[in-house]
Amino acid sequence: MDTKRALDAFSALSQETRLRIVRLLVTAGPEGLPAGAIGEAMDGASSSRMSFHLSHLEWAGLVVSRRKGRSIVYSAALPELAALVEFLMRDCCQGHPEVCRPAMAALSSCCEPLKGTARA
Amino acid sequence: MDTKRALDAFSALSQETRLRIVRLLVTAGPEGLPAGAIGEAMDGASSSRMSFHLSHLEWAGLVVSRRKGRSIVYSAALPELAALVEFLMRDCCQGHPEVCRPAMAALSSCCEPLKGTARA
DNA sequence: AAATTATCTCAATGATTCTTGAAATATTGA
DNA sequence: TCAATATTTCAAGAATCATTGAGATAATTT
Repeated sequence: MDTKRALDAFSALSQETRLRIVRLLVTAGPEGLPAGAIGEAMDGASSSRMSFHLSHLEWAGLVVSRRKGRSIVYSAALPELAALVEFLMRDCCQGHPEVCRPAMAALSSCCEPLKGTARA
Repeated sequence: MDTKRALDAFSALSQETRLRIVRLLVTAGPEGLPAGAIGEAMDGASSSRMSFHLSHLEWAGLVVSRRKGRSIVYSAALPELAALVEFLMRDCCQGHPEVCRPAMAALSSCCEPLKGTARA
């Protein structure tokens, strides 16, 4: 992750429809959702609007797409999101690990612990 | 964290100078840095430009400021950054915890493990 | 092959945002 | 109080971005 890619990612996430799409796909998991279903979830946004935002998200690397029949199925690019988090929070403590621990606790509540018994 | 606050935060992070400021302050730790020092680190950006971006970041909740003598010292708002990460990644797995584990590993390399022996 | 479904592309419009430079405010030291 | 330092405020101009609607492309069904 370099600064330019991070800027593209944050810019993509700074628009309401796109942020909602990413969060929808994050919860949808690896199976993803077809563009039409995503559009319906966005209060019935027009197809050109959805295409614009989905293309923008894919260009920014935050989602990936594959064709399935006549639909195009989108899913979240979790490794890219993880890299973005890491870019933003790298070296966040500088001798004060307690101050950035809440961010880690947040992810612990989402993911399983990496190993052993770690828990928020 | 609600959608509007998250949008304000991502929008603030989607500008190069502001992203660099946040990352500088994240690594600087709780002591923070005076506005002038931050400006020098930004290739000597003009004071009005620094003020614009620092105000924007503070309005977005990503940094906090305090006056110290004639300087104003800024520092990263780690709990807000943590809340942003959590908002973005909430419910990221839906039965597939392995796909979002990289994000957690990223934070583990920054923070100390929450408890015990968890490690990336 | 024609009709249908699903999505994308393009151009124009309106809205938002960043930078610059000048002037104002706040704090400190002589 | 006067001068110097540190930062903020304001207005104007340039650049970027989102939405809309019409039309194009792609895959499927009859």
